[in-house]
Amino acid sequence: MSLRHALLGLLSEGPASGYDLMKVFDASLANVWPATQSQLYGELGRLVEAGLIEAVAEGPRGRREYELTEPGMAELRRWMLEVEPKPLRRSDMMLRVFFLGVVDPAEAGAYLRRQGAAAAENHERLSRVPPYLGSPHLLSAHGRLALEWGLRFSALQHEWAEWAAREIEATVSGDRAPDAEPDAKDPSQAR
Amino acid sequence: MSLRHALLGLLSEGPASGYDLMKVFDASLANVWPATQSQLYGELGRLVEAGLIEAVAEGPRGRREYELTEPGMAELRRWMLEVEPKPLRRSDMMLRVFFLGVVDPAEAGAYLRRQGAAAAENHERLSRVPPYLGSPHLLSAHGRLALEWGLRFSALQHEWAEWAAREIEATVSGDRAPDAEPDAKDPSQAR
DNA sequence: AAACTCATGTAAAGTGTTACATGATTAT
DNA sequence: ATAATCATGTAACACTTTACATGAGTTT
Repeated sequence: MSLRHALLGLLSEGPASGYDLMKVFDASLANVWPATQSQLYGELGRLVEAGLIEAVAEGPRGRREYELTEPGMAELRRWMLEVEPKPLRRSDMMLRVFFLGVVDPAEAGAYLRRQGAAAAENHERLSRVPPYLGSPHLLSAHGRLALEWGLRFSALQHEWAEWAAREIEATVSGDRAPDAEPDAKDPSQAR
Repeated sequence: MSLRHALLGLLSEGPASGYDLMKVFDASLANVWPATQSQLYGELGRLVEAGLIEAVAEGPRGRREYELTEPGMAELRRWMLEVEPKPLRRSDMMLRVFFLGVVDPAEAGAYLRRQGAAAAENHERLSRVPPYLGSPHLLSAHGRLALEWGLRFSALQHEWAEWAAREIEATVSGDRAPDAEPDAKDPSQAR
C-alpha cells in the first residue's frame, strides 16, 4: 500500500491533478517507487472513496484537482511514524550473481563489469541533478537526502562490481583461491 | 519471471524437491529475491509443463525430485547472458524520506537513526554468516560475492542514515543551512 | 498417543505492468 | 489543419502475499 502513501505525501504539498502527480512521480519518486499511470489514477479513485483526499476543482479537459483531507494527513503521519518500513530488496542483478557459475568465467567477469559500468553511468546521471530542484519544497528539501543516497548507492555498486570481477578473474587465473577476507580498500568492515 | 530463473539456477546444482528448494531459498536467495511456498510450487508446475525441468524421483510423502533438462539449462544461460537485469529499486524506507517534512524534525531524526540502527544490525547479522557455507558449490562460491555486497550495502545504509539524521538536526538548530556539498567523509564522490 | 517435521497444494485478494482507447485544448 | 500536449480511463495479464487445507512419516 505504499503507492497510496506516496500520493498522500505528494498531495501534502498542495492540491494537484492525477496528471500533475504523474509528472512529479517520474521526476522524483520514481527512483524509489516507480508507478504507472493506470495505477495512479486507480489509486486516486480509491483514496477519494476512503475519504483521504477530495476533488476540489475541475479544470479544462476533465481535469480534477485533489486535495488532502484531515484524515488523509493523519493517515500519512501514521504511516510515517508507526508503520515500520520493510526492507524489500529484490534484485534481478544480484540474483544472477548466485548463478555465475553456469556461464564461463570470462562471461561472468564481463557481466560484472557491464553492471559496474551501468552503475557508473547512473552515478554520473545523478551527479548532474541540481541539489535544489526549485523552491524549498518539502520534496526538494528532503529529496536532497534521497539524492545523496542514490549517489552513495551507485558508487557502491560500481565499486562492488569491479571488485567482484577481479575476484572472478583471480579465481580463474588459478594462482590463488580468492580471499575469504575482502581486500584492503574494502569499506564494508568500517565501524 | 525471475522466480522461474531462480529455480532453474538452484536446480543447476543438482536435483531437489520443492521442499528442498524452499529451504535453500530462505537461506540464501531470499535476501535478493524473496518467494513464498505457494509461489514456488506453482512455478515448479509451470516449469515442468514448459519442459525446463523434469520429475526424476518420488520420495516418502508425495515428495517429488526435479532435475534441470537441457532446454532448462539453455534457458538459464540465455537469461544470464542475454536478458539485461532491470534495476528495480523500490524502497519503502526511502519513500518516507521524501515526506520527512510532514512530521516534526525530532521525529524525522529519530526515524533516520532507527533505520540506521536496523542497518547496523543487519550488517552484524551478515558478518556472522560464514564465508563458505559448505562444500564449494556454485551457490556458496558466488554467494560469497553476494554476501560481500550485503555487507557493503548495510554499511552504506547505516552511514547514510546517520549522515541524514545529522543534516536534519543541523537544519533545525538553525545555525546553518545544510550544505549542498556532502561532508568530508562522504564516499559518494570517490572515483 | 501427541507433537513435530516433511511435503504439497488451493483460493482469494492485492499489487503491478502493458496495451489500448478516447477526447479536449493549445501551439505551430 | 496538424501535431503536440493535456487528461483520464479500461482491460487483460502477470506476479506476490496471506491464509487455509491436508495428509504422511518421525520423534518423544
